[in-house]
Amino acid sequence: MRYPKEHKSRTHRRIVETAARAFRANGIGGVGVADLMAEAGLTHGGFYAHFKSKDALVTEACRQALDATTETLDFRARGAPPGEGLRAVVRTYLSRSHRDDAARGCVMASLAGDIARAAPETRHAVTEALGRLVAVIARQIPQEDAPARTNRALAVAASLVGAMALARAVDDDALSDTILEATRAFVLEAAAR
Amino acid sequence: MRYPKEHKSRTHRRIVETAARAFRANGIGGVGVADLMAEAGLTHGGFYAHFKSKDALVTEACRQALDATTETLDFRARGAPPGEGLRAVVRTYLSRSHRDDAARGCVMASLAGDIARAAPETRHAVTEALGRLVAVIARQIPQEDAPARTNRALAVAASLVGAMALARAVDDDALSDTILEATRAFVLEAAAR
DNA sequence: TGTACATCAGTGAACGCGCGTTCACTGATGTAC
DNA sequence: TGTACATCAGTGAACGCGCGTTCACTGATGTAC
Repeated sequence: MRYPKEHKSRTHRRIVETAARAFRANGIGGVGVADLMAEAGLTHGGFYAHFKSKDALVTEACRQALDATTETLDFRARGAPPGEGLRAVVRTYLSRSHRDDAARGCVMASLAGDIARAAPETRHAVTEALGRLVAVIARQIPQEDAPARTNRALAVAASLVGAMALARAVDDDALSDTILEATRAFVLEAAAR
Repeated sequence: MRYPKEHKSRTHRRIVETAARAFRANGIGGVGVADLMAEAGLTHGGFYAHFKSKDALVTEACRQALDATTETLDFRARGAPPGEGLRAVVRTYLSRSHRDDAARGCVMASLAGDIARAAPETRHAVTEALGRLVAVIARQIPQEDAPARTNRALAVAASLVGAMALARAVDDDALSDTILEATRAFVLEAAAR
């Protein structure tokens, strides 16, 4: 069956989006190509018409998912009152809804370990995407010179990612909430100097 | 072949230690029971004389590995000059040698994602072990009341774990170093108030 | 305008492989007599 | 003291299963004539 012009690229995008969600929810190793294609409404054989390998999909899915997080944070920061950008970013990131919806959340919080062990291309794409995320955070930090802002933004990003990873790992809901709250306070207090 | 009294428990410990290293280096899904037993100098069939399942080993390995990290940090804090305990903990945790030796490092930094998706027993054991780690950090924080110290310690733990996870995920050595350095400065500055 | 054909996104069976787990077995040694 | 036997940590073949990947095929539609 032949399809309209844009059909294939739409299918490609749909597979990437399905994968990005599944990987974040179940880990990269926890998602098979066949599962994925079925969830996208296709059969597994067609996969290799779209991607060279599962690794290639992982690279694309991680980049697009992390960039989506960056976009969301940037949007929230832009919508905040002047001087409140960092607060908006931190509250958005360290929210209960983010914790409870890993499938649509930050790739680093759910997959940092997998990425450290992933293919070089994946690590490279993720490193670049992380740079864009950090740049958005840096823009919210009140400080004179850019290098110092970037350093602080890196530390803030690390704190956010770590808090979310811990909040999801623990099996105690109250503790999980406390991790989010305590890190919100810590980061905002620290970044305000 | 029958063995001396303590033989079985020694073998058990050896499997747990081998597993703890392998899981941290390659992820839980990246390590097979057969690989593991071979590395411990045994054949895979004997595994189930020691553990009910792979999950049971994962639980034991994560607990013992995280407790070993806690012990190391406690040791470093105790060896530091008065008032320098937190600095010692942060420097030890956010060191290049910790980053470059995930196999012997903090379980949360390498496996937080895997643990969030692990069996309830594993998450429970890890939550308890994390509590012990946080207690050691809390002891280094100068502040009047215990709840506030614990909150700060949770945020510090989150920052440490996140920084290590990011430093290992990125494929740029200079950036990786910067993440560690920036987070060291951020956490110490923040915790000093 | 009508017909034959090339295209190519998607299908589904098959591949080799490694996984976690089970189980009948081995054989050196501690113990009972 | 010497012998027969029970013990049980460890062995290795086998199980069913799902993985990533390959490939010959399908068939609706755009295009050439």
